[in-house]
Amino acid sequence: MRWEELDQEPCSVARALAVVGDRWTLIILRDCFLGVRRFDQFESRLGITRHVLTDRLKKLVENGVLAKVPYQEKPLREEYRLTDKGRALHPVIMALVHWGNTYMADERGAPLVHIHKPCGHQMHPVTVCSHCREEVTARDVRIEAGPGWKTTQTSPSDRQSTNR
Amino acid sequence: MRWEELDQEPCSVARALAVVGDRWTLIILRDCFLGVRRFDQFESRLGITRHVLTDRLKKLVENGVLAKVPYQEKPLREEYRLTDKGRALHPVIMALVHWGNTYMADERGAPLVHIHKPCGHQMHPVTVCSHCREEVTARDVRIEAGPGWKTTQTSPSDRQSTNR
DNA sequence: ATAGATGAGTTCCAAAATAGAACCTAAGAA
DNA sequence: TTCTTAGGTTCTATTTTGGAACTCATCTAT
Repeated sequence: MRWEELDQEPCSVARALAVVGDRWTLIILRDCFLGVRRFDQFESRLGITRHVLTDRLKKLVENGVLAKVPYQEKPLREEYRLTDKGRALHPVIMALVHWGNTYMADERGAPLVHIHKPCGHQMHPVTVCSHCREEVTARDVRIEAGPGWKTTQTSPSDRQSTNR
Repeated sequence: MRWEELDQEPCSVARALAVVGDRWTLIILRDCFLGVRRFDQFESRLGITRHVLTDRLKKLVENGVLAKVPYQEKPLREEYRLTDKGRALHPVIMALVHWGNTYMADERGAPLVHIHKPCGHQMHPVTVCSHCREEVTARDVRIEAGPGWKTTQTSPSDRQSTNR
């Protein structure tokens, strides 16, 4: 399968990854959440080549994750800002930061910490059920085919009981 | 910067992505959470080439995300199972599924839905603060340098106010 | 007026990664 | 004896990256 065909897949992970799933895109988005907006800031912070950065930013704009907003004219200069769709990726980034902090930190501890402004405390993200508000673990969740699952292929519940 | 140097970065996202951030790895992990364990199952479900699948599985094992467990001898056959470290990526996958369901679904609706077994309801993941248990949005969170941040570079709070 | 500097790219080539197919090996089945 | 299965490895052709240099319009300093 070619990467570009991935967004045809009837799986939300595949579709999401078709947009954000390559080597650089999530790091670019991390920087967006840190307030970075301009081409040369991304370039100098990331150590990414200009060619690839151009391409990734363009794709993020095409997919509505970032928007190009002019911040001056003569000459026209534009910066990249998160859209609502882009900001909705924040839980993904937070979850990655937390996982990295937990499992990939060196002896000095976490390089980045999250502060929850409303309560003022250092925090890490906790995932809870939207219905009962109980904390969710991998074993508590069953994945089922939803309305958008193609009927021409095996449903996920046709397979073994999910996880473990 | 080469991809392999990324795990040296003092950023948990970068370190996390050094392990799970390439085109195929998160899709492999999605299948792990669906109960897939064997080489040929991954291959036929994913449309990935065997060469790349071998490489990704090996890296996931090296990084302690998956473990090779023999399920028969003569001939030796091994399957790949999530470790605790791997299962800890579940919030990342759930967040990606939810984002994909919300923003990338077609007119028929979500291809995958989550059921929270303890309460029995369809759910989506909600991220709350580990301290006050209030729901967290991107604007509620400030990112600060933690103990593991290298002092030789600019701290994230030296920059503009985070997000927005 | 001329010579940089800035911001945001584009172009070019070499190196690395990927897709697709064929081949390998050990054991068991027909 | 040949076929099938599980889990790879090897090969070549195509894509994607990395790295460096070039472009272009506008400011700024000399």
